[in-house]
Amino acid sequence: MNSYTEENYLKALFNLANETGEVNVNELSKWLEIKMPTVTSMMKKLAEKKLVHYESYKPLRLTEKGKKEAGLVIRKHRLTEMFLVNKMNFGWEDVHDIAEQIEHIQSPVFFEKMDELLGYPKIDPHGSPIPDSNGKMIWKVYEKLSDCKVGETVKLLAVINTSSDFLKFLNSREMHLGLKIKIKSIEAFDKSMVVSYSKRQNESLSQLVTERLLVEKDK
Amino acid sequence: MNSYTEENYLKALFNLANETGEVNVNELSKWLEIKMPTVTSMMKKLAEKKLVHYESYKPLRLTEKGKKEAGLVIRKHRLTEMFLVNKMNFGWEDVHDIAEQIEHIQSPVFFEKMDELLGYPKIDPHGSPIPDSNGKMIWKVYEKLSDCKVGETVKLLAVINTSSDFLKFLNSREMHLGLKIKIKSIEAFDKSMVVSYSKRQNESLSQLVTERLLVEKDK
DNA sequence: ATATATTGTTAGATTAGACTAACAAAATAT
DNA sequence: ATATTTTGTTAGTCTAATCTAACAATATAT
Repeated sequence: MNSYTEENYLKALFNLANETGEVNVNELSKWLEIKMPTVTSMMKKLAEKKLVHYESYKPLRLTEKGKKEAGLVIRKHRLTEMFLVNKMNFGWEDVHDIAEQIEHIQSPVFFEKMDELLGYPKIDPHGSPIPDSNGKMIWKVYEKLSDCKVGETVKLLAVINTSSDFLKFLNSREMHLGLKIKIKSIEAFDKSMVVSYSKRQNESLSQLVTERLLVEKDK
Repeated sequence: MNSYTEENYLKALFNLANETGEVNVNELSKWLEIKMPTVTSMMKKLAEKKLVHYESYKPLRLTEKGKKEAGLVIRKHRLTEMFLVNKMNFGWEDVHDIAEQIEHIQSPVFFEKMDELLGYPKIDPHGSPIPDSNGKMIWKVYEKLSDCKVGETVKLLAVINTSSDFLKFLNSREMHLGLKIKIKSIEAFDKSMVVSYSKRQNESLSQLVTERLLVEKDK
C-alpha cells in the first residue's frame, strides 16, 4: 500500500511523463512545489518499492508497476470528478480540489460503486480518459484548437487545463464539451482566433485559450 | 485547521465523554489503540489550541471550542454514512470504514451538498443524531431493549454498536430501524430475550445484543 | 495504614516527509 | 575550451506523530 504522499508523487510522474515516459527531478520538484532534495529522496524510496527506475543524474521513469499504481490513483481521481459532476451537481470548475483528496481514500468498493452508479464512464468531466481497473487508459489523439485552420468546424472534446479560473472562463462564454466551433479567422500577430458556436457569433479567443482546447474535426 | 490525527482525537474524546464530559487518558489510549505517553502529549497540544482542558493527573474535558470541532467531525462522518447508504446503495454494515476516511475531507461545500441531496437528515443510518453545522446535536433519550419488560412492544430506533459483524447479525435476523418488537419472555439466568417481530416469531436475542438495541415504547 | 496495582508523565528514540546549505555533475554560453 | 548556469545529490536539521523505558501519582486492596 502506498502512502498519501507516495500516491501524489506517482500521479505527478504519470502526468508529467513526456513521449519517452521521462521526467526530470527538477520538473517534478516544481510541479509538486517540493524542493529537489526531498524529491530525490522520495525517488530512492519509490525505486526501493520498484515503482520508479532511478539512477543518479538520469531522468526518472515509472516502472510498469509504477504506471499501474499511478493509473489507479488517476482512475480514483477521475471517477470522483465524474461522480461529483453527474451525481452531486457540482460544476466542472469546482471538482478538482475535492477529487485531489478523495482520490486517496482506500476502499476499492467505494470506487467500484461510483463506477457502477455512473454507468462505467470512459471519460471524465474534462474529457480526460478514465483508466480501467488495471490502471490502463486509452489516449485518444485530439488536436489543439490552436492547430486548426480558418474555415474548419470542430467539436470540443476535452480541455487541458482544469483550473477553476480557466473553466469559469469557459462557463462565462457558454463553452462546454461537445460544442461545435467554427473558426472564422486567426489574427496573425497574436494567433488569437475568432470563432462562432451555438448562438454566439465572432467570439475572440486568445492563444492561451485555444491551445488548451482539444478538438476533433467535425465530419 | 486541525490535522487528520487531531480530528480523530477530538472525535474520540467526544464519543467517550461520560455524563460529566470527562475522559481518562487511559480510556482514550485504549480506544484509539495509541500508547498513553502519545495521548498525553497530544492532549498538551490540544490544550495549547484551546480544544481540551488539560491538567496533569486530572480527567480530560473538551472545551466548548473542542466540542464544536468534534461535533463537526462527527457531522461529516454521519452525513457520509447517510450518503453512502441512501445515495450509493451501501448496506449499513459497510459504511463505517469508508466514513472514517471521508470525515477528514476538507471541503465544507462537499458536505453541504451531501446534506442538501439527503434532504437535511437529522439521524444517520444507525439512528445516531447528525450534529448541525455548529456541531450541536440533540440526543434523544432512548431505552435499551435489555431494560424493557416482558409484554412490552417497542420500536427499534438506534443501534449502539456499528461494527460490521453486529450489523450483519441484525441483517441475518431481518432487523432494521423502525421495527416493532414484542417482548415475549426473558430468561432469568442469562437475561436473553425471546421476541417476535414482523414475520418472525420467538427469536432469541442474547443480552449482548439487547443492550445494544435502543428502543422507544410503542404508543 | 501501608502495600500493590493502576494510571499518568517525563525523557529520549524512531519514522515519514519536509527543509536548507553545501557540493557535484551536466548542460549551456562565451 | 573554459566559465557559468542549471540540475541533482549529500549531509544534516526540523516537525508531527508514534514508540519504549523509567519514574511518579493516584486508586485499590488487604
